[in-house]
Amino acid sequence: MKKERELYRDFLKSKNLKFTKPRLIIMETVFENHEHFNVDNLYELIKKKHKNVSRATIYRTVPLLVESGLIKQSLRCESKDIYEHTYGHENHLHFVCDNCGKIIESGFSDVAILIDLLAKNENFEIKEYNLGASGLCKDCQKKKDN
Amino acid sequence: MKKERELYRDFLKSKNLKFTKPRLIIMETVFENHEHFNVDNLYELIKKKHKNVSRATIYRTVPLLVESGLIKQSLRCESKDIYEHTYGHENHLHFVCDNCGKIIESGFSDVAILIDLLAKNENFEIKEYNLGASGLCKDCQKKKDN
DNA sequence: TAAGTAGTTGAGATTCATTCTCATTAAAGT
DNA sequence: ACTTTAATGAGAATGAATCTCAACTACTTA
Ligand SMILES: [Mn+2]
Ligand SMILES: [Mn+2]
Ligand SMILES: [Zn+2]
Ligand SMILES: [Zn+2]
Repeated sequence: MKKERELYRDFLKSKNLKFTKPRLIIMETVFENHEHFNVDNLYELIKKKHKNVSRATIYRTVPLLVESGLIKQSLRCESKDIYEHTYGHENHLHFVCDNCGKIIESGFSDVAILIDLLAKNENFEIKEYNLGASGLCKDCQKKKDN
Repeated sequence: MKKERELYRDFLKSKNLKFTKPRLIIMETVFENHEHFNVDNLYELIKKKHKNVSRATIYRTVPLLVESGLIKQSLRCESKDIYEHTYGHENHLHFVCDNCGKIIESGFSDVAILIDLLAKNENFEIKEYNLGASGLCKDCQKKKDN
């Protein structure tokens, strides 16, 4: 969290943006949490800490965290954008269960190598991977068998 | 288009849904078009043919086309869901340019094999792949170099 | 550390894709 | 044709995300 804070501060400075209290609260809350999250989750987590930040400010700050490279928008569930940490986290892909909504993470393994190759063929410069699949998790497969 | 129509009709029948004129117009328009599309595109294409179908009906019908396996929701651009044909089309992945919005398609190659392996490790049963990356297309890389 | 400057905040209004409601219409079977 | 049941169009409603603006605060400079 120390390092994230430095990066964030430097990022803000480089953009002539101010390191304000709400921005700090949001950033801290984001990194205290270790799950995928959406703006609403974040709002609730902040309230639970008896801090107060408006939804508007969260909506304004999350894109800054994304631009700084600390988090990324990784999924979309129930019509809401879902974010997750990127700083200090390996790339991974998501298996999302259509039935129960569970999100299973799995390492990239060699997938990235292949994708890089395909991208090179198209002269495309990849900034961010977006890999996953939907289907049925282990538990929900059983349920369907009944 | 003949085959799509059969499948669609059978699908509807299997669900005790009616094969109505609006549903036919929508399906035909979807398969006359060969680009990624959203509900608004579709609405305009239908109007251009001097047919008339309400947006509400399009919003109701697109999920039927998805459920029938003829199309899938494959991307989200400018806050809108983007669809594409699946019937008669190979799986492929999308490289989306952050700068100009261009969408480049590329064959799966062996990516699916690797992903299947990862899924098997998690006992996850894949119904649909969702693979891609964002970054800069060839042209936009040049622009940035200036 | 006071004053100046420029970016930031909260509250609520606004936008816009998508979904819903409901009275009317149309498909399919008999 | 008659009956049943689902579908349609129009417009209202929903809800995530964005915007507006007056009040506020972080940083700079003297
Ligand atoms: Mn994740
Ligand atoms: Mn495609
Ligand atoms: Zn599940
Ligand atoms: Zn481009």
